[in-house]
Amino acid sequence: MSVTLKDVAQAARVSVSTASRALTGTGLTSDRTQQRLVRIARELGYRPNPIARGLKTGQSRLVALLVHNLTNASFQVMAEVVQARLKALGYQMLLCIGGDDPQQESDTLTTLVDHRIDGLIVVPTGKNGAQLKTLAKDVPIVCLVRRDDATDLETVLADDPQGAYLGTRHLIELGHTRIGLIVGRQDTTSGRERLSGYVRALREAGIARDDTLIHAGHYVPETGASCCRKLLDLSRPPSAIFVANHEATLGVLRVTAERNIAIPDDLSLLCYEDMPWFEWHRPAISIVDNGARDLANLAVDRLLHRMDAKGNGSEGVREYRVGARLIKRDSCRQVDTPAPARSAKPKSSSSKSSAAKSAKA
Amino acid sequence: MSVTLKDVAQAARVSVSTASRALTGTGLTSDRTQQRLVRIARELGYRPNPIARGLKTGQSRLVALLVHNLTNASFQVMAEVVQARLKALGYQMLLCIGGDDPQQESDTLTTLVDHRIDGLIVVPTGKNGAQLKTLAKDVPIVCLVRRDDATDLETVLADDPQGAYLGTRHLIELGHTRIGLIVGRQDTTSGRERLSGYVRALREAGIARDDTLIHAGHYVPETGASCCRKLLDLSRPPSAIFVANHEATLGVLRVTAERNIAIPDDLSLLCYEDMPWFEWHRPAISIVDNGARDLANLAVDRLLHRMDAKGNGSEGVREYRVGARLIKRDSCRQVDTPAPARSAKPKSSSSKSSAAKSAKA
DNA sequence: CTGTTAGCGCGTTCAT
DNA sequence: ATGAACGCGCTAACAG
Repeated sequence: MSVTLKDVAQAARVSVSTASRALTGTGLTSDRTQQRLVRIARELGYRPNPIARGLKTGQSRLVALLVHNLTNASFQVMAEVVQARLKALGYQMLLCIGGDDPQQESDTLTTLVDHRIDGLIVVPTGKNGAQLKTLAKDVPIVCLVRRDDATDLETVLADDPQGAYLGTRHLIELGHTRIGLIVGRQDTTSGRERLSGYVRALREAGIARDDTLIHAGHYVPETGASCCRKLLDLSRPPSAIFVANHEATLGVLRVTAERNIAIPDDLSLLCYEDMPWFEWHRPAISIVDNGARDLANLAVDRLLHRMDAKGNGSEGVREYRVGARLIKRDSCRQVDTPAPARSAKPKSSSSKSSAAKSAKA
Repeated sequence: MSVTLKDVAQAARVSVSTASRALTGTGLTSDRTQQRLVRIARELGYRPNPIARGLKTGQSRLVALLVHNLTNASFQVMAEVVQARLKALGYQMLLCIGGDDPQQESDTLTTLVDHRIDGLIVVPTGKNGAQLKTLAKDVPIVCLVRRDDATDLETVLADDPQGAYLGTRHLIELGHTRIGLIVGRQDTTSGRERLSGYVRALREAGIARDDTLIHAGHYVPETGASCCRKLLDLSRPPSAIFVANHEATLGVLRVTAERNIAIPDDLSLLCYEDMPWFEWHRPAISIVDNGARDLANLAVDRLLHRMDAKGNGSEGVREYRVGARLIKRDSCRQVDTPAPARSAKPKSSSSKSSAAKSAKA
């Protein structure tokens, strides 16, 4: 069916071992036979069998990427980046979808090590720390986007505290003082950190934290919808909403559409993580970009590093941050600051703001 | 490091082969030892090594899915479906991204067979027919969404002729007579078929085909933008645009936004293939659904079938169609038919319906 | 029903 | 520098 090393050896009238050495380039062969074998192998269309090689070497040229889903735009670009990077190095990517479900994650992990993957980039649920820790002894692992607190694995994180801070500050600078926050579950790294960034920006601006403006929930559109409704139903609703829970964005958009709320005229909207259509949407949606591409690239870098330095356990930096950045588009507008209510906390009753036309640039 | 079959055999005081038979369940062992071995294996935490097994059996429990990208929403759901289905059967999905690039596709294909994949579902570029044909001798292959005309591989297609027909007819029924079409490359199955469906609907309605209204192009947003501009710049621009090139949709939306064209008031818009945000968009975008989920499921079914019936070459049906369906939302509106310019086939002249407010249901 | 033997394709000792 | 022999972990022939 397919030509084996033996075939090449026979054609070249050498032993399999010489053929092996010549083709793997261990340098223990004369240049002449080396080149001859390479040529013959190519002529015969020889392709080394990764299975057989793997059985011997314990490697598979397979690297796994385990993410929660493919709907999340960040995971999409990460998958594409990882696949491209790895392919260039002769690895095949094994993309797995864990659904943010601990059980599924656990199952997948065992399957993966069964297949003797050479490396793993994982967005952990956080519930399988023990298992991950064990696996890490056998195979290089890099955590991405989320940290698993039960482990001390090398981790590549977005700079969520900064991102949320930047976004919130942006809204504050536009004059908003009541800023709704819809954020992810507080048992996840990003959920907590984005909240903290939001709080910090508020505190710096001397704005009192109002917990009725803060909603945390699961990573689904429905979260966005229900939280958004709650915010809008407040006696004093926010003038801006910061949707720092990526998947909740759709729900928020639905509710604002349902209620005929004009963005940004009636409500400013800032989202976290880009989606391809955000910039084509009308109005184009301003975002805090988490740098998915950079995150993936860095994760690959770190993984390759650990795969090279095989055997090395723990040493040096174990956590990296990829900076976030604010991308202003058209979904946030300047509002009248009724009065520089900065002193202690005597907000001036924001009577009413006639019409601050959308300041587009 | 990990416990092998030998370890289990020793612990049970039997030979490796007995252990193998007992655990693989070939039934050639006494029930007693069978169960005993299963128990011992579990106690020891034995996990069979797929690499070693693969070397022997020539199988890998790996099934590849090769798509063009992950941005296309259809490919996303296909990937998720395929992964879920396969995992349930003990296979691992090897997701590969070919970028609709023949060279990349070719490279990936060879890598995949190197890894001795047990099956392949591929969205072919159409330029590697010969290679696919060769590979098909070694591994079951099912083509998805696109046909590779150079092969006679089993193929699961969307019913694009019907989908395009349904969509076009919908617009016609709403009173549109000048319907712009932005469609995919004519060297692809779907590109051609969608055009044909559009043409058929027009013909049935007795509307003359106007080639200035028809644009075909590559699967990128830019295509949508430039084609959309051309359509709008026509002396007699269309009252509706059917974007039957999925990835071009974003470009169309941008242009309409740039030009401040209200949808559906100024222009009706119908798109092909759903995206998660279409229904949250404002207005919610009507679409022709290609049934990505069904397509993927059927492809998996067919692949599994061929993987079971190993050795069987060609027999029976080789092409399947998954029906398309129209999903009406809010981006298409009824228009006044200015005058029954219908001579040829005098359908009932529905002279005018002054203001048929967007028929929302 | 079980144990022995052989070999999948390759890398890596040993010798030479 | 090269060849012979061994074994990775497992399954599938063959005997018994």
